[in-house]
Amino acid sequence: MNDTLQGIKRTDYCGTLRETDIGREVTVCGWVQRQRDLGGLIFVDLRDRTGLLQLAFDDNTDRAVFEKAGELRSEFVAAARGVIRRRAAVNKDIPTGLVEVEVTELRILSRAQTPPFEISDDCNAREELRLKYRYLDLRRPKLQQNLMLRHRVVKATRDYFDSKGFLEIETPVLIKSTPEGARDYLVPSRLHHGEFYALPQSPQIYKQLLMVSGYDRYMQIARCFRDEDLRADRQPEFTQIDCELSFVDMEEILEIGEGFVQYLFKETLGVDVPLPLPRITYTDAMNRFGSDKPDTRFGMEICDVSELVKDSAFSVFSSPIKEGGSVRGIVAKDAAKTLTRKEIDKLTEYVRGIGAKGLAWVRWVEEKPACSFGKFMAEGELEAILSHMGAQQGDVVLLVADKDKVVLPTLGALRLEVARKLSIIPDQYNFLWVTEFPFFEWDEDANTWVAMHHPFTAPMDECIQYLDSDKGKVRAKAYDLVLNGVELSSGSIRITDPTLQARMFAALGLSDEEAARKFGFLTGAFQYGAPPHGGFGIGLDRLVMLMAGADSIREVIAFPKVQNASELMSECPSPVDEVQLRELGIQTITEE
RNA sequence: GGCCCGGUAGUUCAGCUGGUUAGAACGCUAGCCUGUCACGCUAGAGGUCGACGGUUCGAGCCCGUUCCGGGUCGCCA
Repeated sequence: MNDTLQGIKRTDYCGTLRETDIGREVTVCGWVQRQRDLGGLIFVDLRDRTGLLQLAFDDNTDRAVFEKAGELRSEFVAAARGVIRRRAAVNKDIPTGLVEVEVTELRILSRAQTPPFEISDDCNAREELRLKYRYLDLRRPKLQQNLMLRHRVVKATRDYFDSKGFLEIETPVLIKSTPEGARDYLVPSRLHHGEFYALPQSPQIYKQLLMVSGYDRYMQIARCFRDEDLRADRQPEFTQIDCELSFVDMEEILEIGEGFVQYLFKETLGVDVPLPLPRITYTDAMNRFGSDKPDTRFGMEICDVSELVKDSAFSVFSSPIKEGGSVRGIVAKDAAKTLTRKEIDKLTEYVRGIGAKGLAWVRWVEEKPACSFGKFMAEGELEAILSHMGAQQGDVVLLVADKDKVVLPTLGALRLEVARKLSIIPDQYNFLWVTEFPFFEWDEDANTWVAMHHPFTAPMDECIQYLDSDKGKVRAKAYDLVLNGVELSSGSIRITDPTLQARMFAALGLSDEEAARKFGFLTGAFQYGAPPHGGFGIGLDRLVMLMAGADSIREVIAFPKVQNASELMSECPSPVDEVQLRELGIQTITEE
C-alpha cells in the first residue's frame, strides 16, 4: 500500500535548493534517481524536472523512516520532509551539491518496476525502445530541458507578436481538401457518407480570409499535417508559428520576421542576433552554395571552371558544357590529409547516390598534385583550373560536370558532406533570407511547368509580363528564412487581384471551373475588398531543434512518430471496429 | 517505391574460417558495509541470438523471405 500526501505539501522543487536554504524545513517530491545504502547510512538522489537533491538517512533518523528509505528503488515516487543542512562531502557536479535534506518524514507515493532503461542522459538505449516507453524517456533531463525550452519559445513568440499588435486567432482543423502539393490527411464524415474533411497542411487560406475580414495582423501557433514520408527533421504533424499582415510590402514582413528571431534568441538563449539579417537571391544561393537553403557558417563556395575547359580534349568536361551544362567544383582547404584516396572514393559513391555521374578530383599533397583526370589534361590546363579556383598545396579539389540541375545540388550536398568530415562547421547561428524564388519549375517527367509555391503567391511586378511568354523568367515575391542550412520559414506576398489570380490559375493549368470549385470561397472573398497582404510560417519544431542542438526533431516533440508515421507507444494508427466504419459509410478494404 | 545501416541477457555491446555448455559491462536480486554521490565487497538469477524457411553432420554466423527501427533519395505546391 502506497503512502498518500495527506497532511504534507511540497514546499520546494529539488533542483532549486542552495546553501542559502540551510536550516529551512522543506518538503520535496520526486522520483528516486538512485539509492545508495551504506549499511548504517543511506543516501537517496531525488529527481524532479528541476534537478537532483540528496536525501540523507543516518543514525539520527527515526528507525521506521530509515527502514522505509531502505525500500526505495530507482523511479519510486517519494515525498520527503526534513531540514536542509550542509553536506559533509561536497558534490561539485550538481547545483545542489552543497546541501542535503536531513529527512524526518518519508512517504513512498508509488513503487516502480525496474525501468527498461536507465533514466539518465548517459543512457544510450535504442530510440525504438525509448519511444515505446516515451513516458519514461521524457523523464530524462535532456528531454525535459528541450520541452521546457520549447515552452519558453512559444511564450516568447506570443509575447513578441502581441507586442507588435498581432491577434492570435484559431483556424479550423477540419477543412476542405485541396490536394495540390502535399498529400492531405483525410477524415471521413459521418453525416455525409463518401465525403471527407482534410486536416490542414497549413492555415494558409483561412489566414488570408482573416485579412479580408480586417483582422490586419494575425498569428497562430498552428498544428499542421502532411501525409508525406518522414525525415530526421520532418514529422507528419508539426507546429508552425503562422502569421499574416495587411497593408505591408515584403520589406515590412521581413522586418517583423527578423525582429522576431532577434527577440526570441535574446529572450530564450541570451544570444544576440545582429540585424538586418543577410539576404541572398535564390539564383546566387544556388550558384554559390548549390542549395536554396545554404549553410553559411563556412565557405567552400562553388566555383565555375566551365570557361577553362569548354574546349578541353577531356570530353567528360567539354561535352556537358556543349549541351548547356557546366563544370564546377569546390576547394576543400587543407583537406589533403583527411581526404585520403579512400575517403574520396567514398565521396564519389556519395555523389553517385544523389544523381551525379562521378567526381573528378585533385589531391594536392606533393608538389605535383595527384589528379583523377591528369592524363587527359593539355599543357597548363590543370594549372589554370587550380589557379582559377584558388587551390593551393594541401588542398583537395572536387569537380562535377553535368547539367546545372545536377551539378549545383550535387556540389551543394558534397560541400556539406566534406565540411562535416573536416569538422570545420563552427557552433553558431547563421540566419539568412533567401529571396526572388523562381515562380515555376520545369518538371521533366510531366513535361510541363509546375508552381514552386502555392497558387496565391504573387509574382514580382516586373515579371508579370512573362507569365505567358517565358515562365522560366518569372520570379515570386517569396522569401525563405534559413538557419544553419535548415529551412525555418517560408512566406510570400499574396495575390489579391482577382484578374491576376485568374491568370495564375490558368498558368498553372487549372481550369476556371476547377479553380472555382477548389478555391472559389477565397477568390470570391477577394471580390469584396481585399487588402494587400502577406506573411510567413516558421517551423517551430525545427527552430527548437536547432536551438536545443538536437539532431532530430523527435527530441523536441513530446510524442513523436517514427519513420512509417506510426507511434510506438500507443501503436497508432490502428484498426477500428466494423461498427465505427459502418457509421462512417466505409467498407472494409482488403488489399490484393 | 529505391539505396545504405542496425536487430544477440532488462540495457549497451563482443562473439574468430560455421564446431562442444553463447560472453562482458552496467542494471536487477540477496547478504555485508556510517559520508556516499557511477559507493564498495561477496554471491546469485537472467537468452525464442527479431521471425519464418533453406543449405549443412552441425547455423548467432552462410542463403532466401519477412517484420521492426534509423539515415537518405524520390516525395514534402
